[in-house]
Formats: sequence, C-alpha cells, structure tokens
Amino acid sequence: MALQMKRSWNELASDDEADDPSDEQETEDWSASSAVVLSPPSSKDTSQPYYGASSKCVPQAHSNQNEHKRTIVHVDLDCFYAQVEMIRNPELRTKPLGIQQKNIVVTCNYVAREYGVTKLMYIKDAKEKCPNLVLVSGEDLTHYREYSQRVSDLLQSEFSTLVEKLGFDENFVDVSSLVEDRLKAYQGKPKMEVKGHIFGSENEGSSSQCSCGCHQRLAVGSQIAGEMRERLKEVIGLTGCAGIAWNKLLAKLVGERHKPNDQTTLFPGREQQLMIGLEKARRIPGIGHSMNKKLSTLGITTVLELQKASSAELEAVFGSQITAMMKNSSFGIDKSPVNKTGPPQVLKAC
DNA sequence: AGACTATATG
DNA sequence: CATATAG
Ligand SMILES: Nc1ccn([C@H]2C[C@H](O)[C@@H](COP(=O)(O)OP(=O)(O)OP(=O)(O)O)O2)c(=O)n1
Ligand SMILES: [Mn+2]
Ligand SMILES: [Mn+2]
Repeated sequence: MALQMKRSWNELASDDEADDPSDEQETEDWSASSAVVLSPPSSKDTSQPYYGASSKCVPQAHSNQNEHKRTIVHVDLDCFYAQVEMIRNPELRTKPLGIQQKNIVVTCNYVAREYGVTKLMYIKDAKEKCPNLVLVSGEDLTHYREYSQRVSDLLQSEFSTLVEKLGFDENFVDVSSLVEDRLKAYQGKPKMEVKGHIFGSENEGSSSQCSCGCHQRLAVGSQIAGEMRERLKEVIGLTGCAGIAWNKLLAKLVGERHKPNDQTTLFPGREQQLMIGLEKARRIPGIGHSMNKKLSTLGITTVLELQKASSAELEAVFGSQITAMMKNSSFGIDKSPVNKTGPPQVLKAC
C-alpha cells in the first residue's frame, strides 16, 4: 500500500534505486536514434493508456482519420503551494521560499530553486543549499484546495465544460469544440500564429503535413492556452505552464518543456522525438515504481526498448490490457477522453 | 524523515 | 479492503 508512496521518500533518502521520473533536464538525443522509427501498435485495440483508466470507453472503429482530431490543453501551475503563499503575503515574492510539511520542503518558489533547493527536499538539505530560505508551513491545505477549485472553475466556465483535474495544480481541458468554432469564424485566414514555443522546432526534421487540419487546430489551441494563462493570472493571480497536443499524454509531457510560466505546442510528426527524448520509460505517466521494476526484470528501461519489446513477453507479466496501454503510451498514443471531474469522493468515512 | 491528499481498479 | 499511480 504505502509501498508506493514510500518510494518518493526513499528517493529523498536515496536508499532506493534511482528511479526518479522527474523531468527538469532536457535530454535531446533524438538524432542518435532517428534512423529507426518503429511502427506504433495497430490501433484497433480497445485498451486505454494510463489516462484512460477511468473511462468506460468502448472500442471505436477507425482511427487514422481521428488520430489528431482533438485539441487538448494541459495546465500545470508553477510551484503551486508557494505561489498561493506569495499571493497571501506578497513580501515573500522576492525571497527564497520553501513550503514546509514536517521535515520536508514540499515545494519552493523559483527564487529558492536558483539556490538548488528542490521539491521534496529535506529541510536540513534545503537550508544547506540556501541558508536564507524562508519557510512557511504548508500543513493546512484548505487555501490550496480553494485556489485549486477556483482554477478548475475558471477553465470550466470560460473555455470548456470538459475539464479534468489531476492533483491540486493540474487540469486537462478538451478545447476541441471551441477550436472548431473559432476556425469557422476565422474562415479564410491563411496562417494561424502559434502562441509560445513549438516543440522540436529548433531541430532538423519535419512536423508532418497531415491533411486533417490538425496543424491549424493546434495553433488555435495554443492561442486558447495563452488566453487561459492570461485569465488565470488576471483573475486569480496564478501563473502556470501549458502543453498543447492532440491527447492528454502528449499535452502533459510537452508542457513541461518550458517552465515556468510558459507554454509549448506539439505538432504531429514530433511525438516520437518527445517520447524517445524522455529516455527512461519510468517517465511515462502511468508507469510507476512497480511496473518499472517489472520492466527492468525484462531488461527494459528506456522508452525505445519498450517500443521494441515483444508484446508476448510483456503480456506474460502485465496482461494484455496493461501491455497495450504501455505500448501505446511509449509511442505517444492515448485515446482516453478528458473526463469531467466530479465532486470529491468521500472515502474512509465511518 | 508526509498517521500528505486524491483517484482508479481488482 | 489492498495496491498502484499521481500531485
Ligand atoms: N509528492 C508530492 C507532490 C506534490 N505535492 C504538492 C506540492 C506542490 O506545490 C503541488 C503541485 O505539485 P507539482 O509537482 O506540480 O509541483 P509544483 O507546482 O510545486 O512545482 P512546478 O512549478 O515544478 O510545477 O502538489 C505534494 O504535496 N507531495
Ligand atoms: Mn503538477
Ligand atoms: Mn505545478
């Protein structure tokens, strides 16, 4: 049970194998492996990648036609707890700030990060890195919960009813219908300007010329993401990052590429570069400590190895559904819908 | 070294 | 309920 959670702490104590999925560094060793591009699994499987865990979705026929049909924005707020405390006390903005729970800095602002303070760091280590670190208790979650709800509510009321929360500081928003509306309205505009960064644009290679109109849709999606971030800042006072892509998996992964307070759009043809650039399969959302360990047993540690792995061998360990999920995810395929987040579940009571 | 918090699944 | 994943 708590086995899984323990992992993070063990990582901190560094008595566990290095299994950290956390992002931060930008590995970009695409050229090395670009010679071989593996084919993704056939798309008639019904299993859903990780983010589809909650969907009781039924198999859909076809897919190449609809592969890039949706426009999904993923929003992740910057150093969330720290930002909330800086709103509550603006004097903290210019100081290195850590949010303390028991003996750990659960997160810290970007001033503190310049000193080498990281998320989930022991107080002792953080004070070593930054003796002037200001600590604020983050044991009372009510303010964070409240700001979290305001963020989801704003996105839901101004952009799309299809909003799914992930933790306190992330939301997936399916803006496909808003995008369609805007494309109809702007009818003949020859060029759609992309807001923010474009993943992989400084490299060689192509964002494939897909004829389905996805390029225009994603460009509009990037503009909408810019508006979301603008509204979150002016209405609530929070900054954050956005990723724009045609599914949840890729939107989440691409948004991390430029932090903080920025946004990145992925265009079709670049998803292999994004996925393989993760290097470690552990960094694929949905592959946690347990699955990673089992994968290691099979000699699989990288995304590329997972792509190449024999499905039969994987199925012997994970079963066919999980195997299909992992394989799809490794290729950046994720058909899971954005599920509206309902009222919080109340479990454990009585 | 968080009696973290939340959700999904079998 | 236990397990897994996530923030
Ligand atoms: N194991 C964890 C992970 C996260 N959090 C809390 C503290 C964070 O403020 C918030 C959001 O998590 P993120 O991973 O998005 O981290 P931040 O938003 O703090 O930083 P970043 O700017 O890197 O997104 O959730 C936590 O309490 N325990
Ligand atoms: Mn987050
Ligand atoms: Mn965040």
